[in-house]
Amino acid sequence: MKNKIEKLLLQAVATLKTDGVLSHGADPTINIDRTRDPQHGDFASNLALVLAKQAQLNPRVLAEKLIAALPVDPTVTKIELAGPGFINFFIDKSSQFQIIPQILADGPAFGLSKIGAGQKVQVEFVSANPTGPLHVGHGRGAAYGSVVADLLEAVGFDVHREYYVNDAGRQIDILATSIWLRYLEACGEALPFPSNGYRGDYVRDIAWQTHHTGGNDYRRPAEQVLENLPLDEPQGGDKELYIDALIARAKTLLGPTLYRDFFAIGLDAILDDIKDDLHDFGVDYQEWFSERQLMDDGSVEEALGRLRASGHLYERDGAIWFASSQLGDEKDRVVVRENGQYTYFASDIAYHHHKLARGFDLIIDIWGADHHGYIPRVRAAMQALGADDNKLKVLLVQFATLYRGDEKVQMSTRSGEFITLRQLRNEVGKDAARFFYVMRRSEQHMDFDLKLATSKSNENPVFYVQYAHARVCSVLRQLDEKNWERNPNLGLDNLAMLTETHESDLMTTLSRYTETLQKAALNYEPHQVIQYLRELATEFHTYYNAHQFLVDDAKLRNARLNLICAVKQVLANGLHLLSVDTPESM
RNA sequence: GCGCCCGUAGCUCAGCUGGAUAGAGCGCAGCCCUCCGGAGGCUGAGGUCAGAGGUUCGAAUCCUCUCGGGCGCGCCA
Repeated sequence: MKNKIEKLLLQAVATLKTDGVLSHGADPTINIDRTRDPQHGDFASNLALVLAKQAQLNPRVLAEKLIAALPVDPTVTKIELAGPGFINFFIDKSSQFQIIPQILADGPAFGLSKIGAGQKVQVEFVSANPTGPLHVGHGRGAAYGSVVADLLEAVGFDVHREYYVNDAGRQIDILATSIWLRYLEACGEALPFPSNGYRGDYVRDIAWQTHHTGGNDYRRPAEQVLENLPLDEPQGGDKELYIDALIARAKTLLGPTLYRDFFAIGLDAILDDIKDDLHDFGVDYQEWFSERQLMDDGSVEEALGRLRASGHLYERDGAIWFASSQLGDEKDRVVVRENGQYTYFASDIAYHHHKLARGFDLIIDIWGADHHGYIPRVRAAMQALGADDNKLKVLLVQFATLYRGDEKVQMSTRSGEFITLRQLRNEVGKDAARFFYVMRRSEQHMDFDLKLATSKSNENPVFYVQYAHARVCSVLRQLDEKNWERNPNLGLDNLAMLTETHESDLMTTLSRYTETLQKAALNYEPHQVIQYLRELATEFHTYYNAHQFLVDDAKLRNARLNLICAVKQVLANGLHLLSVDTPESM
């Protein structure tokens, strides 16, 4: 309908151009909004207000000319000039019924569109360091990222979901060494645990498991491990130097092969855990992309070579720097450290180089808000690689604060007292967790109330929406119990009987679904889908309360059943998009 | 100090590519069950859109400044 009105307006603009009222030139963007007030009709355009200045006419005068130039269309019953120059369109009431057969025919495919067809998009999200289980901070990125990806797919984009695995850095060495020390403990060696090591129980679990299945292959005497080490922090030393010395010791004592094996055991254990966790959270990827692979196959060297060739690298203080400040960054960044090792940023340049080489039309990175300072240097790198950095879209996700009722849930990564995503799922369930995470704009700091998320009451929006779905199912069961058979065709023939305000409101809302998905997808705003579903659920509950569906008149009954089945379908499609279940009873 | 995000009803938040009287849920005050699930619905009170300037026919929305809150400013990832 919107498209139709847009066409009509464009024709009117063309006419006015020929008449010399409007100057020739690019067509204006036609803005058509649904009205809030029914007195303003169904749709309104501010076109005359926008063009008034260019035409050097009073907006209302221009609007009159536009209206006069509008072609006649049978579905537009009335066009009005209103307010400062709005053009209001009134749509033929009977045309609104069409939405019902359309929904019933399209079923699960209703709402899908093709506006992104032919475009390849990569969405990279979560990408947490595989040094421990995911926590609730990652949960929001996971929920948000997966719905953004699903939304883009729903509107026709070819979507590639990816998790970047930071399996090459020093943190992973610290993890491997931490597991090794716990393993040595399990073997019966007595040694102190480094203050900078990973202390979580999962480290011990992996170590014990490794000892249990792998025996003593990796065992070395404590005296050898501890021989000539610098002091750890509690003893007045430096914890960084100490842990680095321990890593070096592990490599020496185990030798390259065994060290690599042990390293892989730890990494795989944690990665498998993350994969399971995300899968159970409704998040699946097309690709888990390894940072180490970039190191090993020369991609990092190649990417840096390009930067060097284009004159973006220089040496200072024994390190290699990328002159990112020339390209909008605050300062230059080190890519190769004094000790010859690549920085994380170096592999990230290679990673983005790789993304570009894969030919994506759009590259979406979803990061925690704490990484925002990183954006300019990545953009700088893309430019330096000769790419259009407009292809990169970085979406930031703010942190969520957990509450249990009024009580704030304390968390501290330092002491290891963080709530894991798995704990969250166990407490509130996948559905509520996803729904709550995505309910707010991603750039908004959010308060996540665990108590509310588990409550089975009208205050809980997840249950409220799911309940609307279950309620339709319940009505259909009632139909069965009354030994009535649903007759969709009879209903379709009598849609004109749906004359109640509640009914036409519902049909209007149903007809907004497709455009809601498009808007949500193109703006990367999944919360709009939730807003919509809550609205639809409310209107359904209101309708339910006001009118009886299972009436004796078979024509009216089937017309109403068609309407509520359409509601059920759209609720299901929306919830499915969010990877939230659609229970038939609760 | 510099940069990014945020500040809308008592609370949690929509609305932000400028548009017609600023919305929802919760909470609060009333009300509705011989009726398909009351896990629901209806009505009402409640706002200087943090503040001050500016741009505009029109600003919660755009620009500047101020005040508050969060985050970031490593040869860490």
